[in-house]
Amino acid sequence: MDVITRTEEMLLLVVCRLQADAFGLRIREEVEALTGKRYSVGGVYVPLDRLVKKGFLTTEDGHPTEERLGRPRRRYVITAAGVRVLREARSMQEALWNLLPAPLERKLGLT
Amino acid sequence: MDVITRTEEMLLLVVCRLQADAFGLRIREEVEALTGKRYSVGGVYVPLDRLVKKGFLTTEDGHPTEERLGRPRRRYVITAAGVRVLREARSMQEALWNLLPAPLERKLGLT
DNA sequence: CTTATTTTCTCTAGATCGTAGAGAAAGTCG
DNA sequence: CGACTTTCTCTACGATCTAGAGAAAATAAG
Repeated sequence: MDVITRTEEMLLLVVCRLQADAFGLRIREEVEALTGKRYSVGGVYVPLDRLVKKGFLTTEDGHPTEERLGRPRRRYVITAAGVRVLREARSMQEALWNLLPAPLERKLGLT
Repeated sequence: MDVITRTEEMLLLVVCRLQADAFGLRIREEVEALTGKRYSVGGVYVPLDRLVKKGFLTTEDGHPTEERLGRPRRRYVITAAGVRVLREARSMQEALWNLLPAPLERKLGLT
């Protein structure tokens, strides 16, 4: 049972959401919008490529037929293992928060 | 907006739950039960003490009147800042998963 | 064809966080 | 006091995150 980090979970989910648009710099925009935090270029590619190495993402080179300026894009696509680990992360998260009995949760002003 | 890591979130929640029993080795038991993973002694104390340094936890020395063998226990207690950051972590988590439109979520077999 | 321009990605060094366990510390018991 | 028990301190190493300079790969211009 190998739970991923928060960053990894976020990147996997953003890749799922963006689908055909899931390439590095677009992913960065999404992540910045989501967190309200600035991310450097490496701040996205380094963890993304780690996810590839771990088998949770794969890549496809963009078609040069796109009639677009600049270097071709590299799309990230989630794998079956990636989906599996996302499910695990989510159920882990739920188990975590279910630790707290409801009265305590209210007392702390969580919920 | 300074989001904590998964380990930090887990430790804060376990401390909340254990209340008067929230000392190092007991926390370790709880974390092992929760994750099904083995944790070394340092594997709990290092992140716990980091949380203290960040102001999300404080400590209280255990009473020696406890009539118990061995070195006194050090209790961890969550601070107001700790509760705040837990709330942030949770709402961040929800925002993350709300990225996925429901049809896509079903298609991937998440939920 | 060669050079400029645009867009995206690669690389790697430093900071932060997680993992691991040996041994010190602080009590009680004999 | 010395042995025993329980809990904590310390620190080194590996993994992950952060940051940005510059390379790469395409099209556009001369």
